[in-house]
Amino acid sequence: MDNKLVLIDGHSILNRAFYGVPDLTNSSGMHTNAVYGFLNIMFKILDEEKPTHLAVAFDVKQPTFRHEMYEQYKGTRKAMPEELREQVPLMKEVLTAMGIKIMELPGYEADDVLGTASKHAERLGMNVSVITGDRDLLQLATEHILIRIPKTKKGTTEIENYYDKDVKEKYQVSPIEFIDVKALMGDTADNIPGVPSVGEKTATSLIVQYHSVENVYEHIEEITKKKLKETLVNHKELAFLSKKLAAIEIDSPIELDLDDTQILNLYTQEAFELIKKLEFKSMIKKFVDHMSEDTKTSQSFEITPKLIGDFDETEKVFQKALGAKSIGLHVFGSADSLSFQIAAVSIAFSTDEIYVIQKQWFVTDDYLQDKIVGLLNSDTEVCVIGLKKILKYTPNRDLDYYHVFDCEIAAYLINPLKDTYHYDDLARDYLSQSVETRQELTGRQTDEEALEENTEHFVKYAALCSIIPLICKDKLCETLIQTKQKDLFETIEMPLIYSLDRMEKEGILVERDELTQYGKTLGEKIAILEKEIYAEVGEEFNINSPKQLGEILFVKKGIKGGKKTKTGYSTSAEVLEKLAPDNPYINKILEYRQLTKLKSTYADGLVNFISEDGRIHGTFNQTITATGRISSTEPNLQNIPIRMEIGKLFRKVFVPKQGYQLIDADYSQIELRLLAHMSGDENLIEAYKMAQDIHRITASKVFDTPLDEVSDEQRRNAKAVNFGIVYGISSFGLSQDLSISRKEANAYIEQYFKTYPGIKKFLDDTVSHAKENGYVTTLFNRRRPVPELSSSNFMQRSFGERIAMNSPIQGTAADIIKLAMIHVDHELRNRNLASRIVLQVHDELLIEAKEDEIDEVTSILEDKMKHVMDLKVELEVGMGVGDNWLMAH
DNA sequence: CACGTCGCG
DNA sequence: ACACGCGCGACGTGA
Repeated sequence: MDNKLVLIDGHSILNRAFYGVPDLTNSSGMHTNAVYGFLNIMFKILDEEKPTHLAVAFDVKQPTFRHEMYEQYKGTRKAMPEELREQVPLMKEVLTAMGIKIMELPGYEADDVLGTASKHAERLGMNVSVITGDRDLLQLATEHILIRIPKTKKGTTEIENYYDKDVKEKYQVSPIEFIDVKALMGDTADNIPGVPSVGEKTATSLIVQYHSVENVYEHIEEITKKKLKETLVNHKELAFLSKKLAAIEIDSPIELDLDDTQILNLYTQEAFELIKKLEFKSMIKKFVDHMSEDTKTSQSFEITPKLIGDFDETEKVFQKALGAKSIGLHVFGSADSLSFQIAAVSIAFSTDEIYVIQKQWFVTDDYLQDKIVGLLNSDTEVCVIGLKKILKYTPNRDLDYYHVFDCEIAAYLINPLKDTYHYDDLARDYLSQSVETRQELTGRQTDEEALEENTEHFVKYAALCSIIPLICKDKLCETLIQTKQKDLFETIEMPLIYSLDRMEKEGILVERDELTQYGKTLGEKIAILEKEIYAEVGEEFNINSPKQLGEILFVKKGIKGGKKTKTGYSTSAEVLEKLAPDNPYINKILEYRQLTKLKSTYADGLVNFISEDGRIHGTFNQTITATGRISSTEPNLQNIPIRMEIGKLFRKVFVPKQGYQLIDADYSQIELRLLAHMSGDENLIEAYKMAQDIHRITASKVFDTPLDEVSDEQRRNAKAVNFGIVYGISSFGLSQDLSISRKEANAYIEQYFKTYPGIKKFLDDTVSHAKENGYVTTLFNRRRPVPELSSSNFMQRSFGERIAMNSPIQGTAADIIKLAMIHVDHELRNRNLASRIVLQVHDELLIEAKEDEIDEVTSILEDKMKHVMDLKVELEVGMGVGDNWLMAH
């Protein structure tokens, strides 16, 4: 049989997807999770089955025939949440765009349409799959009609499959008899009354014996249970009505022209545009991969970039740029800490005048670098996307913020939740234009390759990179002003780009040999542990595979206390530690974990990033985090071990160069201090004024114990509560942290709020402000939207509340250290000192300080970090000097 | 490519 | 009855 039809129960699957996929919204706030989940399920089925025909059935809004029949039983159907309702038309739009047949029949439910269509197709000799979340449809199963019920089990979708024999196996009755079981037992969700007090068990056994409702009544006298017999007799009418309700129609008058449902091209331009609008990243990729070259090209605004490389012409363009009010700029090529190579420079004056300048002949790297630096220092406003990348082409040139507008940074401030701010994102969000992405134009080619081999597309891509920032700038600027973030943009984020760039170029010196040696030592220890573990477990397996480890521990060894996680047993340290007392080798597994982590991530991992200058030049990203923090990648220098003895050693390989020392300066409890300031809570402020151990004071107040009698445990608990408050407290979270009951945790929290009533008020106010406005802000007006707050899902909403409580604090701390970094960086250079910032770790700065500058640098750090702004409590800075990072900290 | 795990603030 | 601490990035596994 060649033809295969897949039928999807539209509302049912959309509904499943809605509850199975966490709340997603695109940047314009449209809820998209159900559509996303639906498409995922659909693509999965299509991949798996490769059907020739496809259709989706929906109910029609108006009351249906079967509905009217049981009007009197209505009322149990739950109202559809608004977030889901708005996705229904969207879903249909997407399906239509993909050329997928939507079947709806006024007066009939989707069930009936599916029933009729599947039987019809079966008669024509097709195999049919019906995708639904509704078990009622099992009555349709036959040898050729497969009923498939996707289950979103903790994240992954598994599909239950039922042919007629499977129904019989699981429910003891045939699909046809399934209707009769349903009729007797009823179904509140489906408004089928059934016979009162007859449940699944009774109904099934009756039908197993008699095969149909009719036959049950023909043999009613044989029923021995008096009560049951009586009920059945009394509700005979109800039973037959229920059967009518339970039976799906298989001959509704739908016109099923199979040609309509044939799958042609799902990956249409129209669908692509929609998917882009919905911002389904993984599907955009799917589309790009599927769409053939000629259909890819979408309508975009007209540009006619000019490729030049002639020296005189190039010179003229740069001259003109220096005289222009605003230009768009982008630089292409490759750059690392050692050298750079420019392939081309793109300059936009207007949509009608864009130049792509190719490096060649007299237009050299050095020439272009000079010109770029000149522009960045000029009175011309230079609009770019991603300034820090451009600065990589200007090594050894000390630049500072002047007349530059980085659209990426602006767009990040406007909505920090997005994951990319490429030109196509900006065009879509701020110009409502759909432009071809880099992927579409040049694929995975490097700038050099694309320019060489794919010139026409490269020029277009390059032009977009300069024209889009130029024309986005006004809109972005306006939005920054509207959201009161212009100051933040100008005084913190833009200057910060230069400081981060300098820090990246500076890099940090790492002792390669030490690191390698440590890696070797770890390797030896790991090998020993590995053998010991195999011996004690009695089997060789991959200890690094949670799957295999879980299998060994919880199945083979039969240890109790397993479960958790969507894919199997949890083997997290938290779980394993609980098992350790009874199973000594568990400790070895934990140690093995720890050591392999250290070896792979830090020993082997870091060595790979050491450049020829012996230093690591990581990347500090400014547009990743939701709260305003900086993040660190390739490698991540913000998670070098410190807490555990064994890991600490890695800090020893971070060293100063000859004649220098490392100075480490970190804010002490900056978030809690900010909470004191922002909430204005008199008691917490007072506590800080005592300039004592804040956790001890809190313990003393919360547990009503004299300060010097506070026990270690009390202090520890108070500390945990302090942390918890900053994270957006929940009794559950705190109870986990302290291994106490939820009740006790709750008591702590209440006591805490009694002690610091201002904090409770502040947190409550913050959450209600967030619910009203949809976002929270920091002291510097940095903004974070919290779409989770409008979710109808309790968990999502609670998450939103914790975000609302935490983000202003974490974000303000981020603002402050960013400002401190800028000030320290400027001061060091203004005083012509040789010392430089080399790392930032959220509340900590690491400076490589020249030995004879140490005192001066220390006082600069202290001064600049403390006095970023006036707060109701002092900011305290802890400082240390040493000849490695561990000693300095 | 997603997931589990774990390193940091 | 039950979800659950906030913010990141890298690694190994396994589909």
